[in-house]
Amino acid sequence: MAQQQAREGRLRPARRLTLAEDVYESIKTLVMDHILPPGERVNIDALARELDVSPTPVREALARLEADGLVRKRPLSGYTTTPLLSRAEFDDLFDVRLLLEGATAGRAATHATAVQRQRISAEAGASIDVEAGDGYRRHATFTTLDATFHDLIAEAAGSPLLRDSITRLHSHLHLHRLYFPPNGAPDTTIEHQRIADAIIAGDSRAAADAMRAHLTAARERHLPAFDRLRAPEAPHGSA
Amino acid sequence: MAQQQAREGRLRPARRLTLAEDVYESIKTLVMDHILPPGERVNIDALARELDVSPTPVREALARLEADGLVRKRPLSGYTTTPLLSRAEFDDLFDVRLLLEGATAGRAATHATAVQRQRISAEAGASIDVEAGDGYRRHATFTTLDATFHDLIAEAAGSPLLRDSITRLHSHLHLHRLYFPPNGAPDTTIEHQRIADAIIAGDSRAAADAMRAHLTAARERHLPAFDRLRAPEAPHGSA
DNA sequence: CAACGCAACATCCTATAGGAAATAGGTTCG
DNA sequence: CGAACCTATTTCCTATAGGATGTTGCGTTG
Repeated sequence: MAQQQAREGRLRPARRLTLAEDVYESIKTLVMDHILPPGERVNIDALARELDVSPTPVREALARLEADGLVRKRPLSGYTTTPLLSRAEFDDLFDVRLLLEGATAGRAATHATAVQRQRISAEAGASIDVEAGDGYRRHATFTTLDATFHDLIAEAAGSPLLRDSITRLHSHLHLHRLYFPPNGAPDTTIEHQRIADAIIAGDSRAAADAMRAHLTAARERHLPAFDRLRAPEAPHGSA
Repeated sequence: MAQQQAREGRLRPARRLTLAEDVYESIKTLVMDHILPPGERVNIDALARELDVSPTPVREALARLEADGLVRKRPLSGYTTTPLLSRAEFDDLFDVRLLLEGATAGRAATHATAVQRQRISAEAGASIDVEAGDGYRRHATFTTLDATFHDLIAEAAGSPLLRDSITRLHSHLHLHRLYFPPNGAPDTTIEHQRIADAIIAGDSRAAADAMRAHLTAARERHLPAFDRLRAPEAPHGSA
């Protein structure tokens, strides 16, 4: 069976070492970008055919994704992508982010190394270039940039456990509606700059405050997304 | 192939609905109880034979366990159980617990329902009976009781995300050396009572303080475990 | 016309087989 | 005596086939 070599993976980038790992990344991207719509059923065999692999590694990747909270598994009914965040879940998410990332920013101000401070500052400045782009692509680049900035701070805090928790939270954030707040990019850039400045200065209190202010503002910016579409907040809503 | 019905699962309790789920719980228990020693290699086929299932569900369970942080996967070298917590990781764990569980206790004091307060109080009182027992069994019951108490509070806080994060943290705690601190049970019971009382009273500030005091004391109690065995803290330590 | 029951279908779940890579042990050379 | 190389074994990784179960559509009946 030498077909293994002949196959050319469609959407996976030059297989790392194990197939399951690549499949995991591929499916994760599909879910993050809503190519697999939230709440939709996920057909294992179809996915395997699409990715040109056998169902086994797909199943393995799905199991990891379930632990990440991106898909759910109903015992004898298969996998489904996690539905969109409800308003309550959205609020909960930002409450926890406020707690975790606030403390993280404070720690980063005191624990970060010189090179880490430099990278954080650079990333905060890079956010300006986001203006260019068109529609969806713009949204994607902005989201990635924002995630990178926050992860850089989480890394600088010097707590692997905190960083893991925050990363997990961020993947949940992608389950939010694809909504690009008007003037969100400039405001975000300014707020990022403030956070970066406080961390550079080594001011723990100021960094934590700046981060909390940023998250509160971001939460406010994203709130209108719930009014755009009258999406099913609850399975049997009455309003 | 009717052997599926004839098989009598060795250490799984009356299969739930999917085999992979049972296998997941079984392996999780094996790791938690150090029946699979930390840092050891995990042979998929051997595990499958031991549990009387095919390697496929074992692989799936292992993938979930990896996301939980209980096992690690080296690309072409198989799975290994996560090694024991180093001193730095232990400190990190309690730092994050202090942050998360402190806030959680405070929220529980204001958000908990009447029945939740009642259950928390009952669980705090039940801790007294731990005195009975012998060696390992005593350790296991105590650990379970403590985990239940903390989870009850996390549930009462009304934040699913916070609860998930804390649960994940607790599973990491089980990677600590199996060490039963002298007089740990009575002290723990008293501290649990204080936390429960504050939550019952609805005093958010007092609940958070009591929880932080409890965790600080627990951290102190477990510290001697690092001196007992001169375990490899770092791969190439110099001290 | 609606609700219930039945049957066919699709899908998931598990088991088995075979190819490829890494690890371990022995041997040989410097 | 030590280190490097080679070989054999073990183990992992992927693919495929078959049985069990949930779901869906249609027909029938009240």
